[in-house]
Amino acid sequence: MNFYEQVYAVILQIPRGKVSSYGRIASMLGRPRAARAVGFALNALKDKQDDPLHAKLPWQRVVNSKGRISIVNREYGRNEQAERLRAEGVVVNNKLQIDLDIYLWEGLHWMEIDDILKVQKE
DNA sequence: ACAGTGACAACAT
DNA sequence: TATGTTGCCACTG
Repeated sequence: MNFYEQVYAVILQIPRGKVSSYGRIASMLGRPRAARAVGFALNALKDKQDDPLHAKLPWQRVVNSKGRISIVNREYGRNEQAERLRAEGVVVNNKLQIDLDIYLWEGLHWMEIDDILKVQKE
């Protein structure tokens, strides 16, 4: 199981209506400085439109450390991410910013991470 | 083996 | 606020 798959496994745990950040996800996986790699993992996903994971993964729930949408316009853009979030009740203001005091997901502890990665392995 | 590439983050202007 | 700089790191060819 490579790092990307671990990233996807964590993102699948983010509850509807909550968000997390690239850096926090990296930290959960024991790599507090691998934020860029997390972004890269999501970027790689856009090349796999056919992969069922692409449809299943709530990629819209990952924003930057300031609570702002980082994605630039590509296949889908900032607006699509904002719309997807609003559709699940997250307030995104006109600056594409989200109030982390309200919507930030607490995340998982290392023991829970351990379980998730174990399940994925099977 | 190695250099290039980002949907980052923290800090300095 | 808004840019710019620097450090980062997994993956790729």
